[in-house]
Amino acid sequence: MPEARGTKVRHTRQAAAIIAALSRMPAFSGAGDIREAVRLAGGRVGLATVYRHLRLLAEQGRVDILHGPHGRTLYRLRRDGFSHHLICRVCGRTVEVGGHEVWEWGRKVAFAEGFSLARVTIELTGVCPDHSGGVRPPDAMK
Amino acid sequence: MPEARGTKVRHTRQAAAIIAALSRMPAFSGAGDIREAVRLAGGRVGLATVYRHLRLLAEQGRVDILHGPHGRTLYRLRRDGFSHHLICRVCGRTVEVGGHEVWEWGRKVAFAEGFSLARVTIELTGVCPDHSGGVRPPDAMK
DNA sequence: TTAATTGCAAATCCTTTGCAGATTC
DNA sequence: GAATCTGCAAAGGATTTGCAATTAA
Repeated sequence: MPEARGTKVRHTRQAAAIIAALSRMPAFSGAGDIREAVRLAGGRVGLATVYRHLRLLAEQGRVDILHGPHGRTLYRLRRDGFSHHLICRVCGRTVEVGGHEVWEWGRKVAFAEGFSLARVTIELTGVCPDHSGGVRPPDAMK
Repeated sequence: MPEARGTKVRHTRQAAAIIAALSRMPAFSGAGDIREAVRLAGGRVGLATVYRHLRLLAEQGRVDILHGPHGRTLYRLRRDGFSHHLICRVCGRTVEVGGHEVWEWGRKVAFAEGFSLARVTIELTGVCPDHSGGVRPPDAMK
């Protein structure tokens, strides 16, 4: 298993397929979806293998992780720069937004508490234009 | 069960105990911890009941939810104002930080995409002063 | 009384692990 | 050939649900 590092890393068909699938998926996706993407591309991978590689990629900082509702963990290949996301609570549509200013803010705040800053995770939840006509959650305008 | 609204709401010992426990817990806590807090206070609640009330409170906007690692969902009574948290990745210590500036930033960004903004969730992950001498994660200084 | 709420246990879902067999170097 | 992967199935852990018993109003 691609777990403990400090050992040789082999180049396997599965690892390549998983990374290829990730590179074709612009949004954060769950392990099951990634496995499905590999299948659609004509490949085959066990779910356990998908998880093992995702964990490895995360440890290497090659993918970003997002904890979603219902205990789901979502993954996406890491991109350059800072980017956070704006999620529509009605349809789930996700839009990437920049975050330089927030990173600066975060660093200032962390330093004020004596912390070093490693990562900033932001989720902006709202309602997208396509659904703002529908039912609005109680705190939408708060 | 306190599920479907549109029916009478009863004032039960369990509901009161859960809210009382939450009010004594300053940090985000999991359902199990909340149940334990009720026990320590001399009460008794089934885990399912804790979950049912937490969901209800969340729907009413009376508690804030945070999705943690390992599929855990954490809850905390909603507080006034904006506040986000700074978490030490070594010891888990959490410090609340203000967020007015970020809220403004978020609203600006959301509006630019045509979204209404309902909530901003921010996690600043770093290493607290008590542990900055120890092993530093690879991306800590990034 | 009677409709809402509870608690238990069973059922789900996502993720991790154990292990024998398949693979890469 | 030998150490590293894979895949399957079983294990784990969190949350939800079915349902009979309990309780507030």
